[in-house]
Amino acid sequence: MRVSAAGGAEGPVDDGHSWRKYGQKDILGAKHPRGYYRCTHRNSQGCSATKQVQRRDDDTSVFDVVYHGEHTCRPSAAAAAPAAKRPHAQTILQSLSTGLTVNTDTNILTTAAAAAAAAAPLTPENRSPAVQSVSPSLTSPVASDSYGLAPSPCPVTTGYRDWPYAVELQEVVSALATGPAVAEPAIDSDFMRYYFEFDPTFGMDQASLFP
DNA sequence: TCGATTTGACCGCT
DNA sequence: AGCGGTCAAATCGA
Repeated sequence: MRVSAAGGAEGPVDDGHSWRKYGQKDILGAKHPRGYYRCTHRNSQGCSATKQVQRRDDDTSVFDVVYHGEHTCRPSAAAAAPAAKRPHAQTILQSLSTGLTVNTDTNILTTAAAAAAAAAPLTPENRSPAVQSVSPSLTSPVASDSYGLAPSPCPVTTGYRDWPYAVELQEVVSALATGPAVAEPAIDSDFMRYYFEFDPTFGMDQASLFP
């Protein structure tokens, strides 16, 4: 799956897992090199998750992050901050709702609010504006089977199953979908499954979402 | 001192 | 041959 996250000059925001960089390559046709990361617990816990991070050509403040594999490790206590310490999703939504954009050409849903949850600042100081520049986007299912992943009803969920901030994402999306398109505000624990159970018209009309 | 990053080499695939 | 991905020695830094 792919996540776009703007993180300013520092790079993409922490996604709740600890990563170790193992390579960097200049990619043909890309202005910026691609960084290769694997889970820090690859050896200790046999976690096979990897990710690729590449700064976008058009918007240098945005990084494309491609996750491969699945985390089998337990996120560290430090990486996964206690929920009580994180700002409520509604608060994030309120300040960042204007960041929601939908790219109907590529089927990419970008929501700054979800990103805010992902960034989950631990302190009020870095809550903004750094958080406001964050924006993960979620693509339609990609060819995850080419990476030897176990078959899944919703392949795109793979990278997020153990995401520490999945709950926040869920909250945010619930908050975003306040229209009649959503009948069930409370949904199962799998954010992506929820996302794909949306009314197909959701997110296709940005103006109606944010008049 | 030890884990993380950097960076050129290396490898498999097309 | 060229490209994307990974390895690993050198280097960095807390």
